[in-house]
Amino acid sequence: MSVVTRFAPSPTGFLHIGGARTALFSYLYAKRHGGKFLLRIEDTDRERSTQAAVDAIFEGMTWLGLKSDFDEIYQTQRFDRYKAVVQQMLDAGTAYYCYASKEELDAMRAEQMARKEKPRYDGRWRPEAGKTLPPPPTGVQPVVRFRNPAEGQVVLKDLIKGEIVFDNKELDDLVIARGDGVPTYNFCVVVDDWDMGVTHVIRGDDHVNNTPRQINILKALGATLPEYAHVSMILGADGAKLSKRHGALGVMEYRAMGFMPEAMLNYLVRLGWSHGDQEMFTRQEMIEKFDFDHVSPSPARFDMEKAWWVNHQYLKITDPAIIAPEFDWHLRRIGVDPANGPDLSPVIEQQRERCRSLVEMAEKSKFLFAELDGYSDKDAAKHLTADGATVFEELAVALEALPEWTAPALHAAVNGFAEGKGLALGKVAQPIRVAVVGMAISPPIDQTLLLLGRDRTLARLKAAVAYVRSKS
RNA sequence: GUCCCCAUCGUCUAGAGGCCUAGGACAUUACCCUUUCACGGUAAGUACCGGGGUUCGAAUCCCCGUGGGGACGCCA
Repeated sequence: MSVVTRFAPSPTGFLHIGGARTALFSYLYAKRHGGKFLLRIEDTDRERSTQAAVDAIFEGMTWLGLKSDFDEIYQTQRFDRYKAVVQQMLDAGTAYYCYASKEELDAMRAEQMARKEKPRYDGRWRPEAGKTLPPPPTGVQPVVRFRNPAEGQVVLKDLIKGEIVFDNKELDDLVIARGDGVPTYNFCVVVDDWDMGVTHVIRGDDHVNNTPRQINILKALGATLPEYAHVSMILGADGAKLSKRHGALGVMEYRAMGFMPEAMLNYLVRLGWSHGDQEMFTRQEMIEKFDFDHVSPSPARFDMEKAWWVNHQYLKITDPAIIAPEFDWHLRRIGVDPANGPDLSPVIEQQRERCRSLVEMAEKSKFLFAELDGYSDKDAAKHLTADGATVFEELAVALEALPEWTAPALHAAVNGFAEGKGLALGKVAQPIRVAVVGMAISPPIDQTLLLLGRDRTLARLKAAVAYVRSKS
């Protein structure tokens, strides 16, 4: 039997980091076993579901490269099927109508809580042998409830958490279809997973308590049970649940912050899963090595510092050609036209060791694509001095005479110039850097000038001279 | 309240009874390298929640406690 996994978000918000990790695990497990991964939109709650959220989820999944092997699936398009199954269960006696009103049920729960009991449906409309049900009230649209077994246990062999035993006594008869006929989540999930041949249900561990109910419904339908793997949640840096209030961000916001999608995946896969001491994984390695035996059952905190470190590693080891499109996106985002400067790959090559994020890289590379918008005050005060101006003027002459604009030639020119003046290289390189970059941070000076190009370099040296003169 | 889950450095984790005087990574602190910022290198400190068992031997198994989290909807 070939493996089928699924990621089934409800479209009530963006794709957050916890969801992304669950999706990743599902994806990896399917790929690891040569199976298929599907994305299903659980939109039965029409009040809260929005098209914008659906779009945001697809956007996030696409950016991360977690591609579904099937067409888009929406639960709202499967109502006929759910209704048919409800009817089937009604006919088989594994489900029944319940006419209790919401108010009635609220009162019942309040009483149970007051008695320090677990609030649960008391089965007042549940048919039993020898029990007489009250006559159905008129004008009430009944809900349909699943007739959960009253005795026995459900044993869940979770791939991550191990064996978990539930007493059927703890479970009540859950609503599978609302008064208006719309089926509920716990029911749709079961029917969908069954219909779609899902073999491994991988989801957040806030669903563990739903699992025994779903297993019972599956059994009532005569379906084969899937395997389950409940992934722990991701906590914020302070150990509190990641909520919208508390720093929960959509994956696209991580893109905006300057993360590479592969780095994001790498960080997320290591949050809860390990393969010995290995920290960095290519997508292929994740697929080859992922397993549930090494997924931790305990929750993990999201550590931004480490995420940045992983991103930095990625920027350093990944083929610049792969980074370039994402870098291009960031340059445009800060209003820089990437066409107005050198090729992106050599820029990446030179900048990546000093940039943890693509935002940083874009900011630090801006000087190569656009005119300087002034100098850093601090750096200018230190390096754009009268002495500096002399250096710029003389060096400009030397550079202008250079037969070729190459790294070795520039290196020799700058070094030779410093030596001829009897100056330490730093005394020359730093002022030049500030003159052409606008600040005292850039790749090695020869590389910086090479990337910047002859015309811009000479123009900026002259501009720096003018700047110094205008100040004195 | 009831049920369920979880528990190794500040953080992510290795660890499936002896290999553990507990390893790696992030972060931190020193030092080295260095034309800036960085990269890199070296070193240092910091952890098995507590208590009982089981065992020749426990971070690893069992029980209790404590702490954290989740679930108890005609939400998903």
